[in-house]
Amino acid sequence: MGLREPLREVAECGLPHALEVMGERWSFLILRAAFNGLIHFEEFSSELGIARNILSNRLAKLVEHGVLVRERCEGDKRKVEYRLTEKGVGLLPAMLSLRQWGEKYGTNVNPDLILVDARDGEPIAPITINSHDGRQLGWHDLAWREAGSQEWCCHDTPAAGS
Amino acid sequence: MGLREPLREVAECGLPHALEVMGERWSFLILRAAFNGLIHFEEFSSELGIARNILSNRLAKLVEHGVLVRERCEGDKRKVEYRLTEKGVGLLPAMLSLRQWGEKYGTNVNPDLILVDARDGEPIAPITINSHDGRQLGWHDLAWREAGSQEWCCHDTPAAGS
DNA sequence: CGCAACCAGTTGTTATTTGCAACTGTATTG
DNA sequence: CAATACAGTTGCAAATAACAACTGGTTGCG
Repeated sequence: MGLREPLREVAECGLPHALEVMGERWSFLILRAAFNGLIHFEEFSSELGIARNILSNRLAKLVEHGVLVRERCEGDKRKVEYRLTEKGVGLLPAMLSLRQWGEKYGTNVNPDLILVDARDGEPIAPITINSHDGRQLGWHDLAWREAGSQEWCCHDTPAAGS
Repeated sequence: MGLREPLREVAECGLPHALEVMGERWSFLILRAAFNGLIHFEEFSSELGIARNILSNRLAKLVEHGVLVRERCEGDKRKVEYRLTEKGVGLLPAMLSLRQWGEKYGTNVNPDLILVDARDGEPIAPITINSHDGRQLGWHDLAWREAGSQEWCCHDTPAAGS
């Protein structure tokens, strides 16, 4: 099996952090709502049908982790605005990839709305893994390399690097 | 705000299905482990440190949803093998995108292992959203189009299509 | 063969999360 | 100034997760 990624020890990859922020129920649906332009508590509440205390908790957590910013609404100080930060917007590829996966493999998912390029109205491409020079990569084209090293090792075959 | 995606009514996008399959705690970490070549119950158990009943439950659910297949191990019939299906492998872009996000924005995430192209040992590119003809797209380059229609509408500006 | 260890779970119990409904405190509208 | 809207909070019931111990088939070994 060659070099295998240590899974819970040191050398933590980014996935645990991502899941700490986004791994709870509703987090991704709140994010989707935010990408669709919702900004107020009552909007999230009525569109998502989530319990108010949970919504409150999730919004606070997303703010705490820097995915959303919370600010009082100018012009109506009852309202609060939750807006995506740059960090939040950075989740768009992950969310769309999940969504494309759900549309491809889910049963009875036939979207009435298609996400398109605003410039020409053509559907966006499936999200893929690519090499530094643009070749499309699959699972078995990937390998691990230690941070300082020049050697690498195939994902699940004995050796490839040195 | 123009055309807005209905969020919980009809026209469900693929995200709810994806979250139904992968949205529970541990599901993504189990998937990561599977991508790293783990196949046996005891391997998942010891590498992830997850409670055995939860692991049992999650594996069953992932099998039920077609992400993994469960088969008895030839040669040692005590063991069971959980292997990724094509549907499971289809989650790799989403998982890597989440992971890249975690590595970019997470504090104290400095991976010792870098995911590289097995062919040349170069790190893979960041996962991006692309148009059908390969241009890289951001949030504000996206729009919604109704399934049958030729019209489209900018994501959060009044109009663009007709 | 017989016994100990191994593997993949299950069962029972306790802690943590979630969901629901009602309530609170400002701000705004009429 | 009263009624309503907004963004929460509080208290409680239900569901989910974590922990530990146990079960029931293999399998390796003497």
